[in-house]
Amino acid sequence: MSGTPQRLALPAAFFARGAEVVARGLLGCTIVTASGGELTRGRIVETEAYIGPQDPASHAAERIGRTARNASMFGPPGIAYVYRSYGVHWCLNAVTGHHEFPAAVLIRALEPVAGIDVMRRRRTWQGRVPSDRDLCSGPGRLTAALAINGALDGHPLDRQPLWIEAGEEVADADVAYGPRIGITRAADWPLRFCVRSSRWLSRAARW
DNA sequence: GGTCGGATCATCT
DNA sequence: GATGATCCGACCG
Repeated sequence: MSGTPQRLALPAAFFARGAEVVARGLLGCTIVTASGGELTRGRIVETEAYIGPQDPASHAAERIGRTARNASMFGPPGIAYVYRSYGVHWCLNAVTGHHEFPAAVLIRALEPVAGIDVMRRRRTWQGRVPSDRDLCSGPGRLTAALAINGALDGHPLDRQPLWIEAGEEVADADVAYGPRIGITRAADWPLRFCVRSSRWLSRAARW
C-alpha cells in the first residue's frame, strides 16, 4: 500500500493557527484514507472555517458551550471532528487553533485522485452510480466516498487510517471566498474558501 | 436548468 | 418538540 503518513502528513503545527488561515491553507492538500486495505485520495477544493466561540454558526458557539457532540472541537489542533448531519450524513472537520479553544475547518468538497473505483462503489445507492463529478462534491458525499464516519471523531490527522498531506500550492488568484453554505446565523460571514478553477466544487458553491 | 419535500436522528429547549 | 455545517429523487420548465 502506498502512502506513509509518518513522512508525508501535515504536522499538528499546521493546524495550530486561526481557522480561516487553515481553511485557506488546506486548499490543494490531499486527504487520504486507508480503510479495509483500500486506499482513497482526494484533493481539497472547498472548505469552511468555524472560527471560535464568537462565531454564532459554530457547533461550539458561546451560547452552546461544550457538549458531548462538539467535545473534539475543544481538543488539540490536528485532530478530526466528525459529526452526523441531518441524522443521515457524516461531516469531517479539522480542529484548529489551540487546545481548549473550539475552532475547526469543515471539508466541503474534494477532487477524486485515487481509489476512484472504490469511491464509486461506496457512493452507489439503490443501484445508481453517481458521476465522477458528484463522488466528493459535498461534505456528506466525500465522507461516504472515503469511508469516514463517527468512529474517526477525535482521530489525529497524521496517521492511519485517515491523514492529510501537503499538495501543490493554490495561488491566491485561484482562491475565491464567500458566505458559508446551509447556515442561518452569521450567514454573510465570508468564511468559505474554494479553488476558483476547480470543476469539483459542491453544488451549492458553483456559480 | 431550478425548486421542493422527505429521510432520519442526535442534540438541545 | 424543534432544529439542523445535507443529499437525493421527483417534478417543472
